[in-house]
Amino acid sequence: MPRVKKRRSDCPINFALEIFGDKWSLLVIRDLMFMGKTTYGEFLKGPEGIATNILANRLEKLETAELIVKAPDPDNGTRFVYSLTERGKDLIPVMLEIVSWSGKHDPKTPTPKAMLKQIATNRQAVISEIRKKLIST
Amino acid sequence: MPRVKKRRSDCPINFALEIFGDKWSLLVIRDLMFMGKTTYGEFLKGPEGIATNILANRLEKLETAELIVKAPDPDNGTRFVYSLTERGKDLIPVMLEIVSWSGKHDPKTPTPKAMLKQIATNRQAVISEIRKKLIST
DNA sequence: TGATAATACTTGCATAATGCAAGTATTTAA
DNA sequence: TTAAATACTTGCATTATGCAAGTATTATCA
Repeated sequence: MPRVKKRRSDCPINFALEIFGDKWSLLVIRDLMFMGKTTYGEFLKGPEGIATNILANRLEKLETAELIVKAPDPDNGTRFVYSLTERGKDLIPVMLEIVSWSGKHDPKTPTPKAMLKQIATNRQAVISEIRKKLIST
Repeated sequence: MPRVKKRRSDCPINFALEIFGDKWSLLVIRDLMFMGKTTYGEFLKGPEGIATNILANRLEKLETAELIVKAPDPDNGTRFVYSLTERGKDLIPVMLEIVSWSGKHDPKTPTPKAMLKQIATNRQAVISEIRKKLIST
């Protein structure tokens, strides 16, 4: 029996969708990328209220896709620390474009105008800045 | 009874996910944006094989979100023509970043290296070019 | 050393989303 | 007036998601 699901197509949009094309995966990426969250418990506390089984499932899928890695927390044996891989960090531009789009089209966006302007006019600097802040893995 | 689903949060990533955070919506956007497709039948023929009910549902959702508009085909009374709104076209940068990411991380990507380089080094020109080719709505 | 807490899950079951095959509605063309 | 073209809708099976409760492992504290 084939243990890996056959991909629907080789289209690059589809490739991405098969990895993070759902309502939750990018929220975990967001928490790692922008919110400084690194643990299961922290992801769980997010405002969207992800269910525990869904979170566990997404963490596993994202790890399988090598967007994140899991490691024991050296300071706390009951805990694991998740972090973005290089592949995961390479999603920074995608995430920023989404933030820009929502910033433009959601009247209730909490993103400050100044930040949106920064992203628009200083893309590379913003990307580098975010990358720099992420611990290396 | 509330007829609109309450949003999970005001986070810009979440805002976007609630609109196109599924396995199909961005494929319809892709078809409109890059493939020159405009009709139900054309979307249906895509390599991923979307089901007819799912396609109908997504077209409706995307129209409700004002990413696309539906209009009768002036040349063929049995047909409707879908097109991207300005809001939909504003997803070009998001889509291009996804194409770039997949181009870098999918060994089987069909995107030519030259195109990936164009997107990376000539972003604005590529975006303008794609926008120009899309019929106005 | 044994009990409690902290953390990260897993499980069972209900509801919702998706997938598949077939059917319907409207307009056009013969 | 029938048939074709196009865009759906419907019914039902399968899969994904949501919710509440339970388990497993390590740490802490009496």
